[in-house]
Amino acid sequence: MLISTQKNHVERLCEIHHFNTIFSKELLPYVEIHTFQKKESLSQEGEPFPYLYYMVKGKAKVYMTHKNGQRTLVLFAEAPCFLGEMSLLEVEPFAKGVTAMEDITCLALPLATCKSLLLNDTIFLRNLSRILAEKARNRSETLAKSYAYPFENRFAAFILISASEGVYNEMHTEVAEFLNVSYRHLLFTLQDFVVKGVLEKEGRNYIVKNDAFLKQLRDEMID
Amino acid sequence: MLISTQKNHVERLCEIHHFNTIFSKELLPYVEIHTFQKKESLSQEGEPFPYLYYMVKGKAKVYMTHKNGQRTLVLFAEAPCFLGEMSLLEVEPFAKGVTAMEDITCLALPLATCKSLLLNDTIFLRNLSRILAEKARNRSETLAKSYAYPFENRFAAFILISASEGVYNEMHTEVAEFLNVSYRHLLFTLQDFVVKGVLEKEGRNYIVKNDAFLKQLRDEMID
DNA sequence: CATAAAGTATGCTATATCTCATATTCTAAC
DNA sequence: GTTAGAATATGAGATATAGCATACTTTATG
Repeated sequence: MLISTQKNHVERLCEIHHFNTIFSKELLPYVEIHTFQKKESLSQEGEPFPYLYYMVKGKAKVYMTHKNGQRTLVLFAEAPCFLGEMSLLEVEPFAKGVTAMEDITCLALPLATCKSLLLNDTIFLRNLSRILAEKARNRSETLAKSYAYPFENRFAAFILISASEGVYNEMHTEVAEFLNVSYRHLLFTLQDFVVKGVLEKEGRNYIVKNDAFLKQLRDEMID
Repeated sequence: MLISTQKNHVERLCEIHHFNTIFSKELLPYVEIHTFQKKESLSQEGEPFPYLYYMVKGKAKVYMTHKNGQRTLVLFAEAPCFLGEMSLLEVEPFAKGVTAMEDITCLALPLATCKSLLLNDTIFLRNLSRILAEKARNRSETLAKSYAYPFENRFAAFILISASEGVYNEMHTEVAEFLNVSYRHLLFTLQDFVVKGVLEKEGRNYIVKNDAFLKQLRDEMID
């Protein structure tokens, strides 16, 4: 993890990503730039999260751990998006675990100095509301729709989103839980992809050989 | 539909439902009380919706119509909740169709006079954000979890929420679509409930005979 | 290093759910 | 009122997915 507060750097990035349409100007002086490398952790689970992040580049996995100690993949966060809104709004006191899937760049606002500014910034709050409203709408709609299709389709979509540089190597147990399918059936479908030449197994990894095939399965669902 | 702007009435209701924790005081003078009877329409689909409603009592069904003219049940709205946030935030320009399932009472803020007050009211925006955040979180979580259970469970939950005074009489075609299950399978499960004596068919209606049974099926899912 | 726990892998059976076919009401439009 | 289009109803066969058993690997832990 790398923090930059260089005025130059900060201002350029804020410009590019239209900071002023998302936050009021008063917040600009507090912005830091946090960058993370692939596989790095953005937050430790269970600990309070002292920033509001606006992720402008990259992709991350968000995890949650249950009472029994089991860890579950909760969602994929893709730029541009917020991270840490939940604890800012005090919907969830503790952070979920977040891991970078690719190199990530965030505009970071330290809550220590910005919390009350944020909670009184109508530009920000309007944006947040709009984003959350869209999320709530999309999320359940897409999820519901996707369940009308066989697992093959959902899995194809998942492989596309989680593979990086043509290589899929998620843990089967975790994915099965995330996609609400039995481990057995996931393996079965995976095998089927291999037989069809869509994926190729190489040690622990699966190489995507027929991208188009997966995309077609995904797009069938989306409308 | 009945509109009241009697100061008495408005103030009493606002007091009871903690208006001041949800909106700033400046909005108080604009509040109207709108009441609807069971089966009445709160909004015509496709038309702009000129109010923000805060529903303090009752339950409603929200519908959407697709390009092809098919109408779909989208969600159940239960007090306390907002109606019309989407068009306020301009996420969706036109209203969905909303039908009262029971008698409904709403605090209504006319957008003509209140729109910009609302969009600059940090108390309101904070609340809206929090509610939407919780919705986004819950919705997908519950939905996902529920799909891990057989249809019987989801259906039981649906019957409980949609029945009024112990009578279930939704259209099977519509429900099948809403619950993402085939019409055939829905009928099959319904029949099964009848055979088990949980429901009793009476003309077009189904009388709930064994509430506890349905509740148990529902609660199995919820955790 | 040894052992336990977790992940991977595969086969078989059971079941939830879908698809299609077909008949019978109901409802709305002319 | 007649007729077309929905909605209801039921049956039989197909398939997607779950469940269980079992074996082998990898990873963590003492």
